[in-house]
Amino acid sequence: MGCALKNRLRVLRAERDWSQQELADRLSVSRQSVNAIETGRYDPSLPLAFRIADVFGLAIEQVFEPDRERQTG
Amino acid sequence: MGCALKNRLRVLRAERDWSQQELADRLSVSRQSVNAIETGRYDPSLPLAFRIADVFGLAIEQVFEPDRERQTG
DNA sequence: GCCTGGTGGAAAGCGAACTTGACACGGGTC
DNA sequence: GACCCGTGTCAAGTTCGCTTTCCACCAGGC
Repeated sequence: MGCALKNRLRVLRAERDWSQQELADRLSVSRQSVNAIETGRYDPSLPLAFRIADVFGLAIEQVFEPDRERQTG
Repeated sequence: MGCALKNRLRVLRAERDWSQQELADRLSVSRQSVNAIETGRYDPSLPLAFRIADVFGLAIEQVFEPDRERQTG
């Protein structure tokens, strides 16, 4: 697994009562991508991270945060 | 070209008088990666974007910004 | 003129991000 | 039981991030 970041996607999505499909549509990505990011299979690209922060009306740092448990340095 | 974001890497690096190699070393990536990002060949990954913001002591939004010229929205 | 060192740039390969398509599970409606 | 919705996961394919490798430019020593 290659995820270096933790994210609050699932919580933020639940707060707005959006399905994965609804969020995916707002982000212009596939539902599988949203699912994969939520379940920690990979981190989004930076452009997608900007879109994610945008649809939630937050800063990127408020959605994603470095997971120091995983950073080997 | 697929860059959806503009970045201020070159300016920020110049302000600190760092070479591409110096910055690459601080980021734990190759010098070519720094060069490619600076010259707009691609956007960094989100984890790398966090590191970049960190070494400059800035928020991601202060280093990268959506390039609305390219976003067909 | 020639070699060396330090900077910036570009092509090829590998793995990760993202896509479409399919299948499985649980809950609600009929 | 059959159908729809939301979710989780796998397979296969394409594009992009990053590394490795190689090239060009400029300055200094001999």
